[in-house]
Amino acid sequence: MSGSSSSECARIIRVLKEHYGHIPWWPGDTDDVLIGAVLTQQTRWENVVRALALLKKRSLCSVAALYEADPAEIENAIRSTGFYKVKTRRLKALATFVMREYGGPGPMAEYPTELLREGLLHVSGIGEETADCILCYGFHRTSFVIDAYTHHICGCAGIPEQKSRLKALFEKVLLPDQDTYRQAHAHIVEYAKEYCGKKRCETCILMNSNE
DNA sequence: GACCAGGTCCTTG
DNA sequence: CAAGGACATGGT
Repeated sequence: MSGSSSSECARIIRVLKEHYGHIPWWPGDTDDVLIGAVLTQQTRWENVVRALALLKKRSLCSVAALYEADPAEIENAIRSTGFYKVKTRRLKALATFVMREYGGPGPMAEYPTELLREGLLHVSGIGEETADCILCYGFHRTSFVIDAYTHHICGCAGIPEQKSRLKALFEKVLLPDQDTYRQAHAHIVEYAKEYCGKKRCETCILMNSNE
């Protein structure tokens, strides 16, 4: 049953991959991901989709457009994601960073992962998870995303580590392959949504009943 | 009506 | 440094 923490991480990834196979996760171009990563903070994805559609309809769904846009316009378009004032401020901060520092998402893609990560973390409203989502899904880097679900599931699986430590653990056992990283996180979220309620969590049982 | 969602920041102890 | 509150709309 209990192996090292890293082998447990590897096991979780393997079991979930076998169970779910390949699933579509976070489609869209770099601009979509940069914006969606902020909008999805503490928010259901379905509500983010609505906001993205509205932004698109109003030609605001790009970093360059948000950089220029009137905050009130942004607020109005993203209301469905909740926290709309805070998120508007965060989108503005992110857009400002990307445009002033790199001249846009395109040029930004030429820079190394660590440099980008450090820069993103200095933007107000961009924390570890959002930064890693942007790097993994927006810039196709092998930067693993640790969210509340991952943290929770690892706890159930007997790996009661801090999020920052979990990131290192997973990155140690994952194949250094873009698609592996995207899928691994996707599988964990799908699994958690299916089996972990806040009050009722079946994860512990499933995680420990082998296979 | 209560409770929660693919977090992050700010304030307290 | 850990814990608690604020931010807000939409679905169960």
